[in-house]
Amino acid sequence: MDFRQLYYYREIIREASISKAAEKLHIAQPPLSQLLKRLEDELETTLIHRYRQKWEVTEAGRLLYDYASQIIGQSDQLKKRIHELEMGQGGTIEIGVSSS
Amino acid sequence: MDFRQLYYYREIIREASISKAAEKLHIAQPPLSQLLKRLEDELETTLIHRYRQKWEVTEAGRLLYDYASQIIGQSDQLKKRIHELEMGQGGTIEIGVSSS
DNA sequence: TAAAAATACTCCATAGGTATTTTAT
DNA sequence: ATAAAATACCTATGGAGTATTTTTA
Repeated sequence: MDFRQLYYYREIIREASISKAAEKLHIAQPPLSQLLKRLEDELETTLIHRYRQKWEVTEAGRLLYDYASQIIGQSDQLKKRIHELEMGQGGTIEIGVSSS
Repeated sequence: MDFRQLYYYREIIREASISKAAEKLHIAQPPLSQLLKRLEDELETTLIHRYRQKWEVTEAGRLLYDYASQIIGQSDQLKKRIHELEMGQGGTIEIGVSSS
């Protein structure tokens, strides 16, 4: 699992389509199909039902989407914070995760 | 920036040494030096002062370490949660980030 | 039957390797 | 003098491409 996968996966869910996501991401459709497949293999789960039934995101798929959004948001924030440091600005940020 | 980079970077900081980190990660030292350099290039910052002065983590370096730990922790949690789903167990988790 | 996804390849970028030099203690 | 880090170069895995064949709506 890496950022690229999360980023691409998030787009697939948002567009509810591999083809449309590929277009938005400016890559071809086949690599994106492969990425989704590899992601499912790695996580040993089904993220999206798309064979012999309606295109539907599974519970695991929804969970991954939430985490992906979270993680991508944090990495964006990190880049922003480092950039601010370079610019000589202060400012503080709290990062935290609570689980139950 | 990707998970591999964050994971390797975290080990460099923890070991306070590229060589020792490389050993722990079971990879050679040169690729790890290159990874650190690329990370600094990508983020356009210095993470560790290591030329003509004491080996010292910069403010940006510390920030990256904190985020890296955070993000790696979240991805571990994600895998755990998905695995639990597969096992048919319930359970809930809260994920959240607060910034100021 | 048209559009979306999967499969089958091809190519190239880069992660990681070895050998070596440079720097710092 | 010795250990750590940087530099140079090589190789091989996998990310992304094109062409094509299933699918399903």
